[in-house]
Amino acid sequence: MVQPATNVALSHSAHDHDACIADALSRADALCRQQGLRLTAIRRRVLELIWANHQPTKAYDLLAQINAERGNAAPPTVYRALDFLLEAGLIHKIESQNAFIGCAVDHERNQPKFFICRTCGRAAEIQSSQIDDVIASEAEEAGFVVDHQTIEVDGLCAACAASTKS
Amino acid sequence: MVQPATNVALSHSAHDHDACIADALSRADALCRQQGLRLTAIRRRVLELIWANHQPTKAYDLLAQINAERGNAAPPTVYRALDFLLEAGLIHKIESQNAFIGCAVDHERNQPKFFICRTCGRAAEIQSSQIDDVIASEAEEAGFVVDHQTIEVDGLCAACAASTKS
DNA sequence: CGCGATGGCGTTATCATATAACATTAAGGA
DNA sequence: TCCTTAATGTTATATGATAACGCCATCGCG
Repeated sequence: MVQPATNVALSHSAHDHDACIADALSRADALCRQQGLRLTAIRRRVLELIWANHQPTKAYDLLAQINAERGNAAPPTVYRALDFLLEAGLIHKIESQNAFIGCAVDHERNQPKFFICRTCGRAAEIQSSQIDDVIASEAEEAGFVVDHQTIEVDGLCAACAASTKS
Repeated sequence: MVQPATNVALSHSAHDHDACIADALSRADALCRQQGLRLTAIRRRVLELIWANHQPTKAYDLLAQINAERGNAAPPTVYRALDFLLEAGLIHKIESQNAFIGCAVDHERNQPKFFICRTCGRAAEIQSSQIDDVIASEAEEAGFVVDHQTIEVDGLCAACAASTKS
């Protein structure tokens, strides 16, 4: 399930992809410096690959990409990096796909949530706190203490819906 | 990861567990009859085991339970039954656990959503349409066409929160 | 500066989750 | 009855994740 290399080129809204990756990395550098975390070479490279793929990316695809450049990584290498990045809040796991994606959002008052397009495969992280509010009030009512949320909405993104419609 | 046999006994709110299973099965029978679906012996047994376990249940645990009684099932046997039951809407998959749980709810106007207790392991399916409404309006705004939702809220259920508090 | 503790990584093995592919059997309609 | 189709059996394998152990780099401390 390696993503075709052309996916980046298929980007719906043209954006400066290199800059977007660089930006994510510099945010990661800053966050780790600030928190006393060590963004080692492998961790940084895994994060970079995730951003470069621009889609939810599977652990074994990352492993293959790492091995293409260094040739000697085993699954724990990648999973440990992923665990670190998850812990640091730099990436999220898309549970419905067993895949990982860079975090694009500030989560001080929001839990991660995604709109995932079944056609182009992109996962857009959305920031609405409305959803969190409603869940919080439902939970309150049930006496349930919320710890973590998994919210993944599958469907068709605007661009893909438009090009399907014709 | 086989669940201990005592879990059923640990049920928070005492309820007639046998009746609850029987009820689920008769609803399944009715639905399949009505829709022209075949609830075969294996499919029915898998559904029954899922209800009997009373918690999100893993495919390989079901396989072990099946094999304990018939001794000759391989993974596809269970996965095919699960696929059928998912398709029919008789069970849901808890993505964050790779586990399956009986559907307790009418989904005409709701997508499945769960409160999952990290202490007792129970997953309560909740029926609020508020959450769906908010997601629908967020999606609308983004031009995203919703197909399916995965909503899993982890935390502490009321009973476990109470007994932890002390 | 050197030393020791800790955390990160390499390596091997294995467990856990899920599906492909093809053979066989059972159910239901013509 | 026979034929078609759907369901199941069976074998093999793909895919996702972790356990366990040893080595080595980094960093705080004397």
